[in-house]
Parts: sequence; C-alpha cells; structure tokens
Amino acid sequence: MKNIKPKLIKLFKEGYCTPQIARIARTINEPSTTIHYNIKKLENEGAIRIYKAVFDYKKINEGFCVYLLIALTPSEYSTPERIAKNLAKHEEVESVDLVTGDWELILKLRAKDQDEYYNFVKNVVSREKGIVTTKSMISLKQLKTEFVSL
Amino acid sequence: MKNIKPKLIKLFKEGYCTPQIARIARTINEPSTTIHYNIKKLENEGAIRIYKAVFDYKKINEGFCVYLLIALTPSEYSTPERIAKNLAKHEEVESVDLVTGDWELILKLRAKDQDEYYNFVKNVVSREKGIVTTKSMISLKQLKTEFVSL
DNA sequence: TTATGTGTTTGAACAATATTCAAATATGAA
DNA sequence: TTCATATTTGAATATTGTTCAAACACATAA
Repeated sequence: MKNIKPKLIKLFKEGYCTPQIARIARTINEPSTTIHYNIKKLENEGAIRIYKAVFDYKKINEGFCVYLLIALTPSEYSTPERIAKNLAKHEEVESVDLVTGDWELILKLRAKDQDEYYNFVKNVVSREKGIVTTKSMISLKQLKTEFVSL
Repeated sequence: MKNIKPKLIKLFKEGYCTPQIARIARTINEPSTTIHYNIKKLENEGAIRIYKAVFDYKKINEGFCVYLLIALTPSEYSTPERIAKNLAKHEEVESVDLVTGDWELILKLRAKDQDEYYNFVKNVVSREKGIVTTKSMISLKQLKTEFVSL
C-alpha cells in the first residue's frame, strides 16, 4: 500500500487541476479552440489563479471548522499584515482577511477536531506577539463553502 | 465578439475542471494508472466534491468582500437551516455557516463594490424573516482565500 | 468612407493525456 | 495457509489539449 491519498489531498488543495476545455465547449456550444483561447487569456491576465479541488472536509479529517476573530494591540495597527502573513502560512488556515469593525483579523481554520484546533491556537496564535484578544466562532454546520453547496 | 469570459467564470466557480493525472504522477513519481485509481476512489467516496478555479476576485469584478454576521430571533433557533439555505442560494455568497457565540450565522460575500453589496443586503438579507441583527465586517485586505495565498 | 493595426475566432494537424482492461501483487480475515 | 477483496501496474485505446495559420471582427485615424 502506497498511501497516495494524503499526497493527493495536499496537491489538490493548491492546484494540480486543469480546465475541461472539451466539456465547456460542448456545454456552451462553441469550438474548443475558442474556449482554449479565452481561458489562456484569463490565465495570462491573472484573473484565474489556480485550479483546485473542493473537498467534503469531514471525509478528509478536517471536519472541525472555526472562524477566529483577532484583535491587535494598538502598536500593531500600522503593520497588521506582518501577523496576518505569519498566520496565513499554516496549512490549517483556509483564509485570512484584514477587516473593519471590532476586530482586526478574521481567519477561517480547518482541523481534525477540537484538540487539533486547540493545539493550533496554543502553538501558533498565542505565540504571535501583538494579539490582544481572540474569539472563536465554531461552525456547527457548513451549508456552503468556496461557492460550493454541501 | 462572443463574450465568452462571463460564461467561463460562471462555469469555473462550481466545476468544469479536472485533475492533472500525468503531472501528479510525475511529481510524486508513481505510475499514472495508480494515480488515476486513487483519485477515482476519492471521488467515489465523496471526499472530493468538485474541481474548480480560484480567481483573483478583483480582476473579475468581485473585489468587495464582506463577512456578514447574523443573529436570529429566538423563534428561529430551532430552524436556522431554513434561512441559511435561502441565503446560500445566491451567487454572491461564498460560504454559509451556522456558528456558536453571539451570532447564529456567518456568511462570506463577494460583490463588485459597496453599492452592489448594499443591494444584496437590502434585497436579500433584510427581506428574510427571522433575522434580528446583522453586522458587516468589510475585508480591507485578503491575504489568503480558499487555501490560496494572494 | 477606406486603410491599418490589434484582438478574436476557427478548423486541421499534432501532441499529450485520460481511461480501459487484464494481469500481477498486496492486504486482511477466517 | 487459504480465500476474498483491494491496490498496483503496463499496454492499448480513446479522448482531450495545444499549436498554427488563416479568416474574421473591431476600433481608430486618415
């Protein structure tokens, strides 16, 4: 047994997919070379970043999903991007945004379970200097992710 | 001019992509038939939902991104999914979660600009019975989306 | 209006890739 | 060990992506 599964999941999270030109051509009834030309144009403009897979995260041991709100110390207000970039590096992190309102950052995180999430908060979030408060909003049910209804 | 672009964007948001088996095979140095077998298994298990494109949303006129927190009236606590599903239908909605804490729902929305977002709130959100309060957290900067760093 | 340059569409030929199939191998349970 | 089931793999085939050159569309300026 070669245990290919985790390797595939890792690759599919950030790419290793490609458009189905022939199927699109059939669907909208245009020549495949026209589709090809237009897709390449979108890619060259940078409008399309990558092609990737969307998972049923429960089935790949990432069923625990949390929105984490973060408030920074006033001294960090001028460079919130430093902390944001550090946090974005980690594979548990689906998204990172600087936002308006009572909190400076909002992260979407995926972990296997509560324990794994606790470890992430303990080892990554709480070690980051400049964070003053956090608040976890645990997802009880995900109805739509990445524009995909579940 | 056939204006293929918007059609492609629509299709790529929810699929019409496929894994690059040969490239994966080269990357992890395994026969492509082995990769093929393992991918089909993941698909049949339902672990992989779809293959799709991730965009630079600013370049496809969806640069305005908001996290919308929603509190429900106590009478809706028993059926939060009804409202959640209604909201999830709309194409502006990237994600919908039922969450713990001070709010019942969190939505991630993408629109062209503030005006278009306002129209969505006015026409869709505020018409939904059972919503008691909302709070918008506007994204000032997106550092990572859908596991893709920007 | 016509001329000119640029961007888009398209079919034909070709290159690369996905898929099928059958055989070999591995794995776990009795 | 034996058996049933799951996984790996190469060879053949089917399907798809890509290249290329020509035709066409569109905008601009003379």
